[in-house]
Amino acid sequence: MGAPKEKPKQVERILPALPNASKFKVIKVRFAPNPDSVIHLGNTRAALLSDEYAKMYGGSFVLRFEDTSPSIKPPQAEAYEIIRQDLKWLGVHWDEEAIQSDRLPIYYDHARRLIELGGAYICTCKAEAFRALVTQKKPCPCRELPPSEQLERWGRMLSGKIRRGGAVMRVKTDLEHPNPAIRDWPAMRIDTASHPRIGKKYRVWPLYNFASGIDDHLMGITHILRGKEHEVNMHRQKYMYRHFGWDYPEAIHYGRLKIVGTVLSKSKIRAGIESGLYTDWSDPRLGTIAALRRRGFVPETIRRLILECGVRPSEATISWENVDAINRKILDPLVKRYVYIADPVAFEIGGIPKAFTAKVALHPDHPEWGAREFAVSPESPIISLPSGDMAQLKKGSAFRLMNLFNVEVTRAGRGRFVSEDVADAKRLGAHIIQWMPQGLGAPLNVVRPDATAHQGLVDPAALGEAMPSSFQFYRYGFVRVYREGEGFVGYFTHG
RNA sequence: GCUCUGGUAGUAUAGUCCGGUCAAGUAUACUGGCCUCUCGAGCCGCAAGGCGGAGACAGUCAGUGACACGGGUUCGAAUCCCGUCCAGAGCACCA
Repeated sequence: MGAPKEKPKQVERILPALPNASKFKVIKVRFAPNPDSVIHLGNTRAALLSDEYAKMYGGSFVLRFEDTSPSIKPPQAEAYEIIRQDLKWLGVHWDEEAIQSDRLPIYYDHARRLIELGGAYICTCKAEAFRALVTQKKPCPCRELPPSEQLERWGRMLSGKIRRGGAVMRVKTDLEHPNPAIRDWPAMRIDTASHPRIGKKYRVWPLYNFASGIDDHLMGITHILRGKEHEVNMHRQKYMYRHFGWDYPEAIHYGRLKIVGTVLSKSKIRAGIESGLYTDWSDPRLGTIAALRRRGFVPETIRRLILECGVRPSEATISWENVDAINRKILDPLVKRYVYIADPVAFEIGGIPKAFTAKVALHPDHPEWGAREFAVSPESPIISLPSGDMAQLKKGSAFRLMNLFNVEVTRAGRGRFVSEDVADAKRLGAHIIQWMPQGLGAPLNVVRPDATAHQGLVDPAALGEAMPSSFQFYRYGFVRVYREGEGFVGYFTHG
């Protein structure tokens, strides 16, 4: 039968149950990127895991842009929409969206309340002076001032009477806490830089722990999934929650994700783009979603990969081998196969006894997709071969032209017909090489994962497909082809 | 240096909370068998078809390969305890 064999259903990886899930009527998760650049494989983890859990529990998903630092890691105006598009492409569904730079009044309101509760104070100490005190578990003089004085200082921060760097709001914690990084952490500071969305409307901005902590409570987040670099932030925020009398959400901190030989650092990516090392965010050497998409990885591959890594707190170093294997399995049955000759060289065959036609199937498992026919005859004996294969072939050695006949090399660029039987090729230990009649191929450059490119010739029928499209080029690998201006360009996905 | 986490095959992950069913499961990688498909000398057959040779992707079956080290508790430890080593995260008026 032509019907595909009954494949065993891909066993869906089951994520471990969320802690204390039954405590909540509805599970609510969030993904909170900083729109200072696009998202990459590492960032995707929080998004995909949260999405998966939301679906698993019939819960709700909040997308929250955390853009409260106008001067350090400044938000990029275009990043918001690119992130939305990347998430959509990944199949992440969100029910609510929020942008923190729209919520400053909410943070101001909670800052004032926290001061009134005696849970926070305005500190005018120099950063170094404060650090010196706090490492000795000593309070700074500002800490003991009464709330009325604190509110007065807060007002001066907002009105501009205190200059940038002159004061900061701190949340009171246990000064005896063994980890000095947790003691009386900063929650609000003055930042007068212009914000790409709202300009200079505000001069006082919340720090991460304040904005994120307030929002998680206000939005009713039940479970937070984030990297373990946020582990101490949880401990910091818990002090604030205690002041307000709130319960802290369940938090899961997973380890960092690395991928061998690929840059997954936003700051390095940005620096590389600015210096011209990388062309843009979708440079094939990068681990951004944009780059993976351009190279021809499918969203399902990314999701399976992230799910496979789960939520372990230890660092994981993924190898491309595994990523490629997942993607190959998905792509192989779906994409057409064509002949592509990388770095072609001409080769003339003598002694061809008659006209031959080689049939090359578009997919061996789908004969109904059809086949391509290539002709070689005594009258047109010149073909194109990949130079990489040609270089291996010395005078006197034999090889087989895929689906055609066997050839012996007589001298560089020339050979002669030997036989038609594939068994001969085997007996001679001859490689089977893909080829194309000279003059048939259309030029197609394929950008490799290291950003170098192969110049080559592709079966023009491939370029007649709807673009962009993924193919498997015989003996070359999977390539995603795009229309670019008047021509086409390919990106190598994997072998 | 200080504060936290962790260490299961080359890589990733399950098992660790509640010790035995874990001489450790899964995926990937590698090796071998089978097989679809493709190309196909020859053989059998009136024919349909069958046998047979070769090889790539996928499929399938089998094999290779790991509980960081040392001690302790226990009838029994990957799982509990202690120590050592190693790795990661944090120690910003970043997120």
